[in-house]
Amino acid sequence: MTPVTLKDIANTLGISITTVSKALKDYPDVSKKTRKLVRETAETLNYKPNSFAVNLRTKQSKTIGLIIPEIVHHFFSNVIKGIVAHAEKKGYLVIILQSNESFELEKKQLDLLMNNRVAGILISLANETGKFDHIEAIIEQKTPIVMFDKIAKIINCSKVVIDDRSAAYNATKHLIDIGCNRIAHFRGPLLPQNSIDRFLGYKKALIDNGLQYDSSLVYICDCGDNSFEEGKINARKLLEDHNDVDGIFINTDLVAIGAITEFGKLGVNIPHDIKVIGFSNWFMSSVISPSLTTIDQPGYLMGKTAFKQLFKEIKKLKSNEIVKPKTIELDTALIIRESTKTNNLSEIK
Amino acid sequence: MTPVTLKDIANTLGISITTVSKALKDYPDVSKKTRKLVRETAETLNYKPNSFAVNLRTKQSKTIGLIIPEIVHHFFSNVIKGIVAHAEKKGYLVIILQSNESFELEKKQLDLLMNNRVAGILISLANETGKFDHIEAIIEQKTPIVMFDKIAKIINCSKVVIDDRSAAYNATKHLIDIGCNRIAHFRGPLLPQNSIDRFLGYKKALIDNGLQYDSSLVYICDCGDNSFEEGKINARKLLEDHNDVDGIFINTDLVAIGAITEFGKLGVNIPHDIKVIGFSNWFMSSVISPSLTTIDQPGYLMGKTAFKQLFKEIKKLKSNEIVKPKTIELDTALIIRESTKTNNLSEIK
DNA sequence: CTGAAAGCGCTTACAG
DNA sequence: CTGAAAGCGCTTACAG
Repeated sequence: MTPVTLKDIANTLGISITTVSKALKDYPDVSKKTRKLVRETAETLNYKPNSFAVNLRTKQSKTIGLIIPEIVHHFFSNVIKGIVAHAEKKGYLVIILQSNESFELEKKQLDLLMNNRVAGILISLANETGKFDHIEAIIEQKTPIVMFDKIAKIINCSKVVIDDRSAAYNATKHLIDIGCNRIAHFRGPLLPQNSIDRFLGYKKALIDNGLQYDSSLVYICDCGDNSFEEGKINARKLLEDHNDVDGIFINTDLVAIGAITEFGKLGVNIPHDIKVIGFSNWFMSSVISPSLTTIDQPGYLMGKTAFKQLFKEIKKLKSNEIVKPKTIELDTALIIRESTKTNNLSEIK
Repeated sequence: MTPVTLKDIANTLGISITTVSKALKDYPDVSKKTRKLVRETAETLNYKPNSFAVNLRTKQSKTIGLIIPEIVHHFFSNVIKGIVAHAEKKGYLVIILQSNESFELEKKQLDLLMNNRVAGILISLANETGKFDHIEAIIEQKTPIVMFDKIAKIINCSKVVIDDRSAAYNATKHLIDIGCNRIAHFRGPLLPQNSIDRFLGYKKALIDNGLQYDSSLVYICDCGDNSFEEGKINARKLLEDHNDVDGIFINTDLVAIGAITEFGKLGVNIPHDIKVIGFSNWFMSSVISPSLTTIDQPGYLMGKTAFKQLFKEIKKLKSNEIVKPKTIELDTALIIRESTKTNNLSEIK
């Protein structure tokens, strides 16, 4: 009934616990015969090492922590999937916490993970996070941490990102190429680096291509739970404020889908009246009508890459090697769909 | 640099480790003065109990395991969110594993969780799972386990479900009520209880309402990674096999969305030619065109309820109370949208 | 090649 | 009210 321990194996074989332990770990200083015997007995008795004892003794566990702003989210759930799958391959388990875009929760959760002495941490920052002392504290305590997607530039740790600025540039450039010359932007919140970068990419594309940057064409979204609603609200506002807009670059697909839905209700024809491009390539974007042109962001790959980097750092830490933070940039792709289609070839520059 | 231990607090105060431990746990046999002193010192030194030691000593951890068929999934990701949020409130962490609908993986992962001595397990079975020895084994080892959504009837543990049969009955009945009398069904795989129940509900609704059950109108979907594609494929097959179908009840929204997409391509007008109803109420279903009538399935609530039940069982186990398995049924709701709209009032029975 | 011993950091029954 | 001691189940430096 009670779990089998090393002692049980030692007793049934009449040898010492030490030898049993060594035999199971294939120490070379145990005779082949003993090793075999121990293995077999362990098998028969269905021995499973007590991870609590192993962790206490070795001062490390094979568990990592993951803090993510939102689980019900096409991009982030793909990241989670990538992390969990690759962690499992390396024998690591993943504890998942959701910050709900809250700075306070994020801090608490980081504490929770540290108190549970995870081997490493993967994090995508909350929208609210503008101070980074809590992250610095992790680094000082020598726990490996890798940031992905929503990162803080000034923190000296490994990061897995896309080039948000140039992706946004390309998105905006696409609108310009198909003839838009009054392009609005629904941007993300003020703090996250990726919404800043996407905004800057948008702005640069306008300027580089001889269009005027007009700050009144930039609308802010929180991109929290109500992204879809925000898309609708901003779409309505935009129509009230500006009747000359012919293109919009939107910070994230869910907001874009809200906007397209609202435009549909208001009788605005997408793409004829206004061309819309989103960001992230949610599955949904390919099945709505009109389907949404967007920037594909590799969620699964980002999760996989972030875990692999963390794994390397955990191993290096164990062997006392120096860890040099690394920033890995993944590729994005422009996915052209109906929301930016143009039938009028003369419209194209 | 190294973490603060009870010993460190004891040393700085010149008292015993025993007293420190007791003081921190508010044992009544420690003087108020000592208790206060210890608390303050712990605070100052930033003491965090070593969870490995606590776990080893108390033989239990505050971590539970969750095995889910698919993370990138509107319904399941809502379940995860509900579980994680409520676990955190009770001080529990959640290890998440994804079975990918594979029986072998599910078995391995259950082992992994048991070897990590989680306090309890939440599981939704893989489509492939038809034998349940691995679940029985958990129950024999007295680890609390709660199944949700995809459950096994014959296993004697707590379950959180919806009434799939009557929900499917209602869905089919809705099609009948609006005038369909040749109704197809895209069912889920053969093994999962919920796809069996949904099929049975469909069949019963037909028979109860004087329609003939025709097995050639039932198409099977795997409902794995390619659900959307399966919807497309089966939609095409259906049109080839039967040109008289006027309604379809589809096992899950993603498949239904695939079908609607394909029908659109093939020039079949939904809802005019064929009325379609899905199951689960994915967010996507409300934004596609035509929007999809479906059965709302409360994912977040299911996660919350499953965790709460597990939590109760963990507590009971600790205090040696008897745990009586309980099946909790959550409500569903019919959400009527465009895919079953009828303009012709005379069509309604 | 084998094993006695120390120790990881806690908790708790027991003695005083 | 306080504390010495045992022990949870491992790992590993060390002795033989």
